[in-house]
Amino acid sequence: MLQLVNIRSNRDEIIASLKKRNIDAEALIDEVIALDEKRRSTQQVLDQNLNESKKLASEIGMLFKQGKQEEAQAAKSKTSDLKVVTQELDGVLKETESKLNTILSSIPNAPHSSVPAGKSSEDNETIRTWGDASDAPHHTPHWDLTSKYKLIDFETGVKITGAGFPIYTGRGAKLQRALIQFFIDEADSAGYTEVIPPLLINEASGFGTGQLPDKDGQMYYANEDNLFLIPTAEVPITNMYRDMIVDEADLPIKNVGYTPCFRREAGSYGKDVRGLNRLHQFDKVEIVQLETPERSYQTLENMVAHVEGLLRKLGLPYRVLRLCGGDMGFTSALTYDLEVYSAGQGRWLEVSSVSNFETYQANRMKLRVKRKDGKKEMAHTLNGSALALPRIVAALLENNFDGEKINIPAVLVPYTKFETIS
RNA sequence: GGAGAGUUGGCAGAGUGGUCGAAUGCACUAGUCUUGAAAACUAGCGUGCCGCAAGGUACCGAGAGUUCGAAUCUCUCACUCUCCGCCA
Repeated sequence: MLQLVNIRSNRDEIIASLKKRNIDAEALIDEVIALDEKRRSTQQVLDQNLNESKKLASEIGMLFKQGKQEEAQAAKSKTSDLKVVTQELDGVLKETESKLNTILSSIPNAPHSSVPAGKSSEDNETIRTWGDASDAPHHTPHWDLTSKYKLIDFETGVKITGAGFPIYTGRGAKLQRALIQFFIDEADSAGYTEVIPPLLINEASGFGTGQLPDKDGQMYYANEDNLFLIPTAEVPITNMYRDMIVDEADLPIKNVGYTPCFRREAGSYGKDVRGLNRLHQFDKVEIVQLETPERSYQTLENMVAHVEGLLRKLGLPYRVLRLCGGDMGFTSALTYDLEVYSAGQGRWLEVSSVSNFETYQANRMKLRVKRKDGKKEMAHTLNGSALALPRIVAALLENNFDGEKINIPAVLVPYTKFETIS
C-alpha cells in the first residue's frame, strides 16, 4: 500500500506517477485524503470522550471505596450519555478506517520516475542486449527436442494431473536439478542465505506481498484449510519478515529460495502455452532482499547484474527491459524483465522479473527498519527470479542443438555429469 | 482425529474486576567507578494512532460480550504444548 504520509504530502506527484499506469487516480486519492482527515478528526473527539469516561470510572471507583454509595450511583448515571456518544464515534472511526484501507489497498504502487509511460509490453524499454540472437544453427522448437530425447513427458502429465504439469524424465530431470543447484550455488556465492519455505501460505501472507485480495484467482486454493499454493517463493520468503522491526545494521537481508511455483493461468492459450512456455507448476529460484530506502535502487541494479551473470555463464543471448507503467505488476515501483532468445521459436522468452517494491509491500506487512538514531521507517523490499526454470530449459535446448545433439554449457557439466544429450 | 494445559513487553515470568502499559529477573543502551575490562551502582529501555508540543488514546493471541470500569469474568475462533491414535 502507498503510505498515507506520502499521499498527504505528495498528492500531485502520486497522481501524475499513476498516470503512467494509465490510471486516473485523482478521485481515489482525494477520497483517501478526505477519509484520512475524517479519521483523524474523529479520533480526536473520540479520544477526548474516552478520556472523560476513564476519569469518571476511576472517580466512581474511589467513591465506592470510600463507601459513598449514593454519590457513586449518581456518577454512574452520568456515564451513560457519554457511552452512547463514544460507541457512535467508535463505529464511525472503524468504518472510516475500513473504507480507507479498502481503497488504499486497491491502489497500485506509484511507478518510479524512470518508468516509461505505456500501455503494454510493446512500450517496454530495451536497456541492453547481450549475445547474438541469430547465430543458432538450427531452429527446432524445444517440444520437438524434449520428445526426441525423452526429456519431458507432457502427455503423462496430462493424464495424472492435467495440461501444464509436465513430467521431467531421465536427463531432463537431471538437467532440471543441475540448473537449480547451479543457481543456488551462484546466489550463495553472492551472499544470499538459502531458505526452503512452505509451499502453502495463509491469507495474511497473500495480502502482505500483494497477491490478495485481488489476484486470488491466480492462485490454487486449498479450501478446507484456507491456504493458497504459492505462485512464487517471493510470498513466503518476504513474509518471513512480516510484522518485524529489523535493525538497520542487519540490512541488507538477502535470501534465496528454490521452490516449485503454482499458477492457474486462467485464460491463457495458443503458442504462449505450448511446451514449456507457460505451465501451471514450474520450478524457480528466487532472490529476495530487504534494504534501506537510500540503497534499494543500487541493490536493484546489483540484482539485475546477478541475473545477467547467470545468463552469461549459461551462454544464453538475452535482453534487459525496463517495463512500462502499463506492463508493470501491481505492487512494483520499477521492474526489469530479462528475456532470453529462443532460437527454436524465434522469439524472446521472459525468464526473470526483478523489482523494487519500495515501501509498498513493507507497508502492507508492517516491515520496518530501526535506524541508527532509533527512528523507525518502512523498509524497502526487492525480489527477482534467478531464475525461472522452464523457459531457461527451453532456450538451452534450442540454442545448443547442433542438429545431432544438444551441448550442455560447460558451467553445468559438473552438475549434470553429462556433456551432451544425444 | 481424541483428551488435557496454555497464549502477558526481546526473552523468562508475576498479575483473577479499579490508581496495570503492566511487578521482578535477564538481555540491551547511556552514565558513574576503573589504567582498561569485569563486577557493582544510577538512569533509560514495547508498538500503533492523534497532536507543533504538552499530552491524549489504543494494544496483555484474535474477535464479540458483561460492567461505571476488563490483562483479570463470559462466548466464539486461531495458534502452541503434553499424552493417545495415525503416519513420511
